Amino acid sequence: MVTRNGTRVSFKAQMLQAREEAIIQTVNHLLASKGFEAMTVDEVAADVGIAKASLYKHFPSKEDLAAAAMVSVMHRAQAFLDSLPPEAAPMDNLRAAVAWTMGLKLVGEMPSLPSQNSSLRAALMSNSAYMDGLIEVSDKLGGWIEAAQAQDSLNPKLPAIAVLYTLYARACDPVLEFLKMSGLHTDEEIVSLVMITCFEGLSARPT
Amino acid sequence: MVTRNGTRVSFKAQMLQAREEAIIQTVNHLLASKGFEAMTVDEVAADVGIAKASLYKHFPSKEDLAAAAMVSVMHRAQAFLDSLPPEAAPMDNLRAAVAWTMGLKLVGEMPSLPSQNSSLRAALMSNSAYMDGLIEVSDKLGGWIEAAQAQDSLNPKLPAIAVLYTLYARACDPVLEFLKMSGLHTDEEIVSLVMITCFEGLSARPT
DNA sequence: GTCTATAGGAGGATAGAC
DNA sequence: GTCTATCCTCCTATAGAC
Repeated sequence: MVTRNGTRVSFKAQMLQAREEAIIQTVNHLLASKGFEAMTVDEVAADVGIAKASLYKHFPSKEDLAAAAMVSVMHRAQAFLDSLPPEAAPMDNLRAAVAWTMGLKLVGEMPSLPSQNSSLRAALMSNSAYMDGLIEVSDKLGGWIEAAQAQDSLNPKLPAIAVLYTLYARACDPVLEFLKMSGLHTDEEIVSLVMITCFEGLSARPT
Repeated sequence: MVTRNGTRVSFKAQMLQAREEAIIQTVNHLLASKGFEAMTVDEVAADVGIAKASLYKHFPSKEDLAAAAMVSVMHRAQAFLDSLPPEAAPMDNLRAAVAWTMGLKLVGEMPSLPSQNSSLRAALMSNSAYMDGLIEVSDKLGGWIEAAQAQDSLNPKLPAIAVLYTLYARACDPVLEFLKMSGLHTDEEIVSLVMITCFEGLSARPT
């Protein structure tokens, strides 16, 4: 709807977008802390500070709510990967990607998507914004993986797809939470430990 | 209740135990395939072939049902670890433990316990059979970890607790499922790939 | 101990006023 | 677009007969 006062419309649109971003951030934290199934829409509404019915004016279902949060994180991931210097060593970029994921987990902003079959998975698979992001991220990581294997900094015997899955799996690695719960290490130490076990493995390496 | 016919009581007790084991096995598979939240008691009853109310005569709640399955798996794990030769190299025992876990996952018998807070976690924490098993397994693995580090076959710079958590995390590693879904590898190859990434890491090692 | 039938409650989604 | 109040489905758990 166009009115004579364009500013007013723009302002309203901004308010709307700001509210939706607040909703997405709340959903993001809830998804990270308790997961999709345990998160209730009542809870989201309470945390955002609006009525449940108002939520449903913005997002048609709980799945769409969660999908919006997942897309938001996916876009942040894409932005981070795009910010990495193109001339950097592919192995360094892969390490940076894992470290970024760990950082997101430590601040409670990495939504844990259910690896088991769930209504959320179906919603994500038919969400083109999410799938496009996922494919772009996978292509970028896949390129670095093959480049790193070509220059023998990444184990060339591993299928690239297995490496990719292993990297993705860091996003739902429970080791981080366990180590944080133990309270024995700083966040930096935890990231370092997970990075070492991921890239160097558990076995001792000849010095 | 003691009757004159001891055989009859024993037979009834055996039937009871057999039924409970059937229930536990069903719960085990359901926990592995869909997780605690998604599993419904109706479903369990239907798969076992008895009425839901009968289930509740055996187990007082859904949490107890799942806990019984978890205890069962824990006992199988203890039995496997006990079967390993005491004179074997500690590193070999650790590898065997991880391989055993992978095998259980591949046949769909590794229940996925929610890493997030859930009513099941509380039930398990106050289940002494489960906790005792967990502590005994952790002690055994912990001993092997320290021994392997002492003889420099396991990276001595890693805290033992971080290694232990990393091993436990293999039980809910989604890489296995992803690789299996891709259909590109046999079960043996998948186990091999996960073992390599776990113990050798992603980085290339000098030959 | 097994069944059928149902209570009880949580949670996703909607109606309708403003 | 926001609210209050409500619907409706699903699921855990139990009552009560046999």
